[in-house]
Amino acid sequence: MAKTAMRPPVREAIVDAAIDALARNPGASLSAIAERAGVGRATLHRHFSSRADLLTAITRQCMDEVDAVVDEALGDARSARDRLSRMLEALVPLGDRYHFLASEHSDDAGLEARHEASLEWLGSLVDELREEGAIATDVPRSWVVASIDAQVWLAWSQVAAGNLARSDAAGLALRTLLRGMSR
Amino acid sequence: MAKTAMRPPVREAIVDAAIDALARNPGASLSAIAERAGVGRATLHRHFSSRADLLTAITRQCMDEVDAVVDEALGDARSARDRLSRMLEALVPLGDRYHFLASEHSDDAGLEARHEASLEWLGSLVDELREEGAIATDVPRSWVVASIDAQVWLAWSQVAAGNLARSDAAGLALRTLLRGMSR
DNA sequence: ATTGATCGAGACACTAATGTCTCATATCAT
DNA sequence: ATGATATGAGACATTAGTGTCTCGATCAAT
Repeated sequence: MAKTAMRPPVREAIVDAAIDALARNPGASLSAIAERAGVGRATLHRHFSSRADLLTAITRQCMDEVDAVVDEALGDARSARDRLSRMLEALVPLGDRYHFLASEHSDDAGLEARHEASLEWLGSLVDELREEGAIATDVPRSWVVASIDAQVWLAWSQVAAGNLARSDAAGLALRTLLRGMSR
Repeated sequence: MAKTAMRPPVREAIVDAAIDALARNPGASLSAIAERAGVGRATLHRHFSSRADLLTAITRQCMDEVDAVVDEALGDARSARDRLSRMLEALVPLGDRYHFLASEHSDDAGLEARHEASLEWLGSLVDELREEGAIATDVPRSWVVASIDAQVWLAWSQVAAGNLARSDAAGLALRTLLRGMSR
């Protein structure tokens, strides 16, 4: 009972464990997820009726976290370049969650639409970067969008692998992106 | 019987189908792979006794192809920058195979060692790029190596998604890499 | 202390994937 | 034509994952 000092919200523990496990192995079993969450498999099923249910819950959770963190980071950004920078700083620590969204296509129509909207938002950010002259005009929009995706995951995974200091990751990703796409 | 004009090497068809299927979905079933190869599931098992057997065969095949293609491309390259360029040109069309190697860690000790050797070779290429002044000295070696990995897959997947012309892919990846890592 | 809610453990049935086997058929060399 | 070889179809057992259920224990609030 030493660890019941703070009531652990079981549901969140499961979601966290699932994100963690699925980021590393998309085929992770529910048993493995429950175990990682320190919870019985039955308890997992009490909170999420099926695997699909868990998946959509996770997807929604990740979207909420990403949106909240990005919105907060974008508060007082003036330039598009600034927005990219702040976005990366905010997003790289959420790399596993972000990657989950990028790799998992939900069957829920609402979440799918939300994901499309996020990609479109990213696309418009790319357009603004171009207008500012921060990136070249002859690089396809989809290439830049995909590169941002890739850099967020790359930076996070390098940190997770111990190859990169957490504090350097976002800066390195930003630098790689801006220079890589420079005119 | 109209299509039996050329004897199809069944084994290669299975390997190709498996690489194709597993690049898109690492959890693809053997049934799905056999079907994609246009082959009965029993035939697959005649050539590969188990899933693990198929996996190692595929890994070996991918390594052979990648090595052969890279060796051939590197023939008359003078600078490290030249080698990177030629390597990308050669590797991007093999993006699915290359990505398979990067994402799948074989249980076979020999293949694992071979993979490590490839990564080490890539690392030494990065060192030479630095000596030539092609890339910055303050970017971690592991970051560059991981970025090359990521760019090859990114370029291939963008081509596969129809967002990018096959002929532009390697050039775009090279440009993104060299500028992204520039001093 | 009692009540009510939540949990862990485990039994159970169901499904999909895997690996083995058999048999009829098709292909190819001779 | 004939025989050796490889294939496709499918039956079969085994296994792992999934989803449902029950039971006893735990914990919090009263």
